[in-house]
Amino acid sequence: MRGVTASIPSPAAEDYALIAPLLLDWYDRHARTLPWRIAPVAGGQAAPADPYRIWLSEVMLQQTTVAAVKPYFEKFTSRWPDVAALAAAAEEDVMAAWAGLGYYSRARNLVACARKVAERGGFPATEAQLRALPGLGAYTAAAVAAIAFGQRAVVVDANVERVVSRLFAITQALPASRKLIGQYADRITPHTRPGDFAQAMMDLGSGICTTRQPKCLLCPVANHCAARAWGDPARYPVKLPKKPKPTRQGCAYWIEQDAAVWLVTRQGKGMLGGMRSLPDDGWNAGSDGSGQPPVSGPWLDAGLVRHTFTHFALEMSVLRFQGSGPVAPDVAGEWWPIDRLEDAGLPTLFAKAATAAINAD
DNA sequence: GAGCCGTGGTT
DNA sequence: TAACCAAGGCT
Repeated sequence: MRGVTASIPSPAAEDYALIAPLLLDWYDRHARTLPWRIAPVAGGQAAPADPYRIWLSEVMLQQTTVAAVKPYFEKFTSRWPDVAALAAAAEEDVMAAWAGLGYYSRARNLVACARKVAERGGFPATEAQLRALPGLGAYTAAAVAAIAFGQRAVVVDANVERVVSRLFAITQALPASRKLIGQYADRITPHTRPGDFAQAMMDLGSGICTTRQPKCLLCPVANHCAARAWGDPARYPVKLPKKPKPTRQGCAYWIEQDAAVWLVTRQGKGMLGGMRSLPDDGWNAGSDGSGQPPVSGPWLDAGLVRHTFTHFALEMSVLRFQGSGPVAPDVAGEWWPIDRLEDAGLPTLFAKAATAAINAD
């Protein structure tokens, strides 16, 4: 195995050490104010980072924008102020509170992680121990170790991938370039203020070194950027073309009785697992047509809901039960009062479907 | 490595 | 507006 040094070309070694001080100085002047960042205390002494809040924010921020996370972070920290409170929560309450944020395995893992952490009396302080907790992969373990515990860890998210790809003009395409990006990120990560450095890189990627039209004139490390020196920094990081998404069709069923609607809870770890939803047909119509309605009709077509998931698009017809007399759906579920439907924690797809059903004639 | 897993904002 | 993409993890 060839050494790391031999696989990394040009920029002079002394240049690596210049990046962090410039970035930290910029961060001291331009850091975003975010709910999970430490507010300076009046006495001039910074409050210690709360690992619970750092962990919670990092999990919420996985593949999710800051703007989307903020209200959820406020809701969660108000309702469950510390890890012990979250560990004691009913899982279905946490799932419902997570509704709308997406990637629901995060919420399942959040509860599992909170319970393990509460059991051992607090968060572990090393990257390796954090990495062993459910829902903490390479990125989140490194981020929590650096930000909450001041450990030197190499924090690489999509922002860092973009910044590093440009700083060193990496021509290899993602995701194969991740190994090389990690090596460069390691070289520029300082031993002092590693948490601030990680957040500085992410703030830079979010606000300056953006995917399209990067603001190089405002960048504190523009003079060290190989992509800028060569022109056209926006061509980095190089990415492989994406596969097209198929479109699936399906139905959801709105069954209403006595001002309540029949909701099911989706089982397993798959799509929307653990979340309440309307009964549906499995969205395989057009391929095997296997889904059967939970009640025999008649049904009113309440409209078509279009929703795009990560790897497919869905066109889902909403069918509203039109029969009279007592109804007994043949799928497990619960009658949910329609005037409290917001509390059910429906994922966005089914929230759309509910709106369509309620508004239908 | 590659597929699966949500959603809303931006361009 | 359609496409792209975001503080990724798990299998």
